[in-house]
Amino acid sequence: MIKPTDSELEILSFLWQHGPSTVRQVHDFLAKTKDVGYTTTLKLMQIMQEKGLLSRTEEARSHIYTAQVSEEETQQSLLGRFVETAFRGSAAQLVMQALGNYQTSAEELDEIRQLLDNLENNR
Amino acid sequence: MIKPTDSELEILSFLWQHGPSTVRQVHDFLAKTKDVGYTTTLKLMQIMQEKGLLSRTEEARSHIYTAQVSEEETQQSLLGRFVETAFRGSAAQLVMQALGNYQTSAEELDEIRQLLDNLENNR
DNA sequence: CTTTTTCTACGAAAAATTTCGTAGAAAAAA
DNA sequence: TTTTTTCTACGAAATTTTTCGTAGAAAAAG
Repeated sequence: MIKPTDSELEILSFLWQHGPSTVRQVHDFLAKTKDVGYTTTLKLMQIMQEKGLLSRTEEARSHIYTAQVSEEETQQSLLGRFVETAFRGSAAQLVMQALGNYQTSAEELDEIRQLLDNLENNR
Repeated sequence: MIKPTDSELEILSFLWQHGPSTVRQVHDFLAKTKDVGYTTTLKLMQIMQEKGLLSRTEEARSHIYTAQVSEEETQQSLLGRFVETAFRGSAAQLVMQALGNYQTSAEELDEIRQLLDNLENNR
């Protein structure tokens, strides 16, 4: 699977969250936290389309772009690399750090606990 | 904190694991899985030194390089970005995926469970 | 209808990252 | 001692990623 660059990931992230969108919508969002020109976002999305990361409908004048890679698939792929390079392949180490340094709700903790139980049973 | 590039991270990873090393040592390791020239590794390490990611002793002819950023500090910083961009800020989501898709030993699972208990108590 | 705004396409510059060749010094091998 | 190997330094090419300006068409506003 192609590894999206950081900029591409920002765009994908928006599309996963908001569904198919125009360049304008994506750009307005990015521009809130980033000083970047409209045509830059446009170009990026065009390139992503060429790469197959996005598809688009050209029916309206404002094309509508849709993510062509799923969020989970991408997360999985990135996570794999990340665990390898940054955590020497130890997913457990990553999990510990993530839990230790982020605010996690009681519900989420329960959910994780349940997952642990399942893993232990299916061993 | 400066974000190391992927190549830089590979080098840091080696140094964290093996401690201060020469370019040769690093390169021999990288060359096992990657087709890259010696001077490329050398140059990368020189640049990393300029950036402050590595320091070096020039006493011997073969300089000895040492990581100047700690593994944990770097992991933490990378993890933060990663959670934001790839997991919409949800560390719990990341944890679930990591646990679900990696082989984790019973000991590790216990350790994680213990961490969960601590988190729940200090709420 | 005319002007202004909003789009896409596209090329190319700028910036960042990675790669390598060459030169020269030092060390090791022959 | 001569030859070969092993280093560093360094510049520059190659690649990848990001950025933007300009042109022209379509739509919206005046």
